[in-house]
Amino acid sequence: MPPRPVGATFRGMSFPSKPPMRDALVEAAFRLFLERGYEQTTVEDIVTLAGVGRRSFFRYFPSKEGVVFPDHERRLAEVTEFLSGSGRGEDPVARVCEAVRLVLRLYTDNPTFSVQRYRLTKTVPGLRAYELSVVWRYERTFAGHLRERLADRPDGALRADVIAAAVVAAHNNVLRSWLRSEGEGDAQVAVERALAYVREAFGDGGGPDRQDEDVVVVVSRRRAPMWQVVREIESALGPGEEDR
Amino acid sequence: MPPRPVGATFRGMSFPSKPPMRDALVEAAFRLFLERGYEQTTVEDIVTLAGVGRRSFFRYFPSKEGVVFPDHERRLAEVTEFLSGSGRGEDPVARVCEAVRLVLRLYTDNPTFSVQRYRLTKTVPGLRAYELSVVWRYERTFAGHLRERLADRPDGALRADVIAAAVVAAHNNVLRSWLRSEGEGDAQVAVERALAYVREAFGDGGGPDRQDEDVVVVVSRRRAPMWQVVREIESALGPGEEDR
DNA sequence: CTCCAGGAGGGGACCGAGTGCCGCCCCGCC
DNA sequence: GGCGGGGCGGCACTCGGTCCCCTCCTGGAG
Repeated sequence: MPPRPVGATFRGMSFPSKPPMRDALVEAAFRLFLERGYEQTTVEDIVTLAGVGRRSFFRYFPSKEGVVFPDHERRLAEVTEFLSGSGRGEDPVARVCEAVRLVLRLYTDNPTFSVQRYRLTKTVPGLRAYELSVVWRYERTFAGHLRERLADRPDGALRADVIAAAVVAAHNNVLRSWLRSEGEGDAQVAVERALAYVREAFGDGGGPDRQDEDVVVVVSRRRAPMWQVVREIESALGPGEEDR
Repeated sequence: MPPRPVGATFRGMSFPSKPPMRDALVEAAFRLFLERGYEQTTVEDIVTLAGVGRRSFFRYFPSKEGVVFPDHERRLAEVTEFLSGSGRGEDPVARVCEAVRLVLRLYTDNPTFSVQRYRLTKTVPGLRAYELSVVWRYERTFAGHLRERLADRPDGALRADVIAAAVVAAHNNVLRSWLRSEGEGDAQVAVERALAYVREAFGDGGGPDRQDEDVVVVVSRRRAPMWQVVREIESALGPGEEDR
C-alpha cells in the first residue's frame, strides 16, 4: 500500500513523509512472518529487511509481539475517549455496544491485514497471549464505564463485569467467524444480532432494573415452598420495587 | 506417579516424600518475589536459593511466570475431565457452574498463597498476561462444553461463548473482591449469588432443562406481543412440558 | 555563517529468559 | 558386576529487550 518503504539510508525528496519507518517495519515484519513463520523470524531479520537499525524497532513497538497489533493502542485511546464523553442520561450498555462496533471496525476496515494476523494469532501461542491482554484492556475499559453508571444498583460491579465480558464475547464470536471465513459476509450486521442477544439477556438497563415491566408471570410447581416463590418474584421485580 | 524423586541434596529419612524439588522451587520463588519483587528476581536467584540447577527449573515450569501458577495445569485437566463426564440429560450451564466452583476452590483452599499471588499479578504486567491466558483456557473449555450441548439451538455457538464468558466474569468478580479483602468472607457463598445472577440473566440460558427447578418467573413488558409472552412461558416450562 | 540544542536514528555492550547438548550419578534390572 | 535409563547439573548458545553513547540532520539565534 505505501508507495515505497523509502529506506532510512535513502535520501532525497520524499513523499508526504507520513508513512515513516513504523509502517515499513510492520510491512517487513508481516512479510517475513507469513513467509517463514513468526518464531522463525528474528527482530534482526525484520530490521535488516526494513533497512533500519534494531534499536529503532523497539522505539516504535514495545515488543516483537507489538508489531502484530500496531493500531490497537490508538483505538483503545479512542474508545476510552468515546466512553468518557457520554451523557448521563443515556443507556451505558448501549454506549458500550457502540464502542464494540468501533473496535470491530478496526478489523473490518482492513480485511486482508486482519485475516493475515488471524493466521498468526491462531497458531502462535505467544501472540494469542498478547492478543488476550489487548482484548482484556478493552474489556476493563468497558467494565469501568459500566461500573460507574451502575454503581447505584445492587451488585453494580458484578453486573458491570458480567455485561462487559458478555459484550466482548459476542464481539469475539462474530469476529472469529468472520475471520475464519476470510472476511466474507458482513460482520457489522452479524454483530448487531449478537449484541441484541446479549442485550436481551440482560434486559435493557444492565440487569433487572425492571421498572418498566408491567406483567409478571409466575409458574410454580407444587413442591416449591411459598417463601421461595416470593423471593423469586422479588428478585424478578428488582430491588426496591416491592412496594410500588 | 513416579515412586520417589526425593530431594537432590537432601538425604536421609525424609517426610512422606511429598515435597520434591518442584515445591521447593515454588517456595523459593515466592519468597524472593515477595521480598524483592518479581522482575528483580532472576531464575538464577531462585535456583540458588532452592539449591538446584538452573536447568531443572525449566524442567518443572515452562517459564518464569509458570512458577506463579503451579497448580492450574492440573486443575484444568480435572475440569476437562469433570465436564466430559456429564450425562446428556443434565443442564450444561449448571454443569459449567459446578466447574467454576471447582476452580474457585483452587484459590479458597489456599488463601494465603492466593493472596500473595494476587499481590504479584496485580502489579506485574507479565504475570497478568500469563494469568489471562490461564483463565482463557478455562473459558474455552467451558465454551467448548456448552457448544456441544447447545449445537442444536439457533446461535448455539454464540450463546455458548457468551454464557461461558459471563460465568467466568462472575467468577473473577467474586474472586477479585475476595482476594482484595485478603481472604475474608466466604467466596463460595458469594459465587452462588453471582452465578445465580448470570443464570437468571440468561433465563433458559440456552438450556431450558428446567425439569429440576421449582419456580420459574417470567417478566414481560406491556409492549411485548402476546405470542412472545406465550413463548416465554413455554420456554420457561421447558420442552415437552406444555401438555402436562 | 557559525554555533548550539535537540530530536531521530544507529551501534554496540549488556542482561536475562529459554533451549540443546552432554556428561554425571544413582537407580533398578539383567 | 555390567548396563541402561532417567533425573539432574553445567555449559554454551540464541534471541528479546534495555542502556548508553555516538552521529546526523535540522533549525533557530546570534
